[in-house]
Amino acid sequence: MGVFSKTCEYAIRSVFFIAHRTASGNRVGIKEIANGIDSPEHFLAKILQDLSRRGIVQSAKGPNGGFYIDERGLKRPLSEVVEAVDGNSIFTGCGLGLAYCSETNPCPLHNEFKAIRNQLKDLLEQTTIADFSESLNLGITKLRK
Amino acid sequence: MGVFSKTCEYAIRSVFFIAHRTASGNRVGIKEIANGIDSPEHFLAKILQDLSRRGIVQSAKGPNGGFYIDERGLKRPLSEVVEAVDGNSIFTGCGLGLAYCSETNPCPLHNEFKAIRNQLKDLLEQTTIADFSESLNLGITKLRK
DNA sequence: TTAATAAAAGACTAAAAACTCTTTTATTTT
DNA sequence: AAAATAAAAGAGTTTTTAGTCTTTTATTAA
Repeated sequence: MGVFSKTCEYAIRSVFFIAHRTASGNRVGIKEIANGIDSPEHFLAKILQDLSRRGIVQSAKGPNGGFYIDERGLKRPLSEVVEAVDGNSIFTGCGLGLAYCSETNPCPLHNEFKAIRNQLKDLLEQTTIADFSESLNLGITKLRK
Repeated sequence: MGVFSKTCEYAIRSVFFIAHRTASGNRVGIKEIANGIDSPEHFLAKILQDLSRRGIVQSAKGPNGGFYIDERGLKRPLSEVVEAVDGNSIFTGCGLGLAYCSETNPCPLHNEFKAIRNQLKDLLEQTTIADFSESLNLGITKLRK
């Protein structure tokens, strides 16, 4: 079990891939994205439909159609993708799954967990999609082997 | 979706509860544990059977039977409970679920994630079950509201 | 204006995780 | 030895997550 759901992993990977491939105004099709990030095509289609409805990615039908990300989208923090798919429990939930865990009623892991969770939150909130795709552009990071 | 599976959350909570309740050599039954940590009784029974087989908790059948944790168990780091239930992917896996992500083939989140993951690893490896149950004994932390 | 293209939508199936119920086995107390 | 107790084991069901397949709708280019 990862930190993110499989759906969210595919969402993040596809957003990076699309950003990386469509920087100069072009579009990329679902087949190419699915192949590029190693995900099931039709499952990814569902995910991108949702991200498209939420305005996180843009899409166009027909010949020369495909997915792309506009300027505003590129400036969004990665946290918005994560929240759109997995909700915000990863940023706020108790490590032991206790509904009533809080500052005044903390579980045994509360403070230690909060510190770690906040770092994840900061990372995802303070880094934009463009920031991450830059390291892909530079060839420093990869989405496949 | 939490950092741990539901099964693992119950496992951790029950281990803390048992440690807290059996410090002075006594035992605690499944009903009381399930009630004390707010988990489904029969589901928890399965989990504790497994932890018992792995030697993380001890059990005794019959009247005055129940679960307890011996001295060696109390000194175990919490990471052993987590690994027994969820495996070690939480300590080693890629944040984006990429099988081939590594130092030499990093994903866009690799370094940032590694730092956060290592903190979680350190926390779980460096704190024993006894350490955590102490804050329960002192009434500083709680497993229920 | 028709054919081709590509995403959107809908209706599924498969697998995993979470949870329940019943029976069996071991232990202790009377 | 019998009755009571409590965990172990087995065999399920339910729910959620992941993944597939088919049809529809929108767009573009010939």
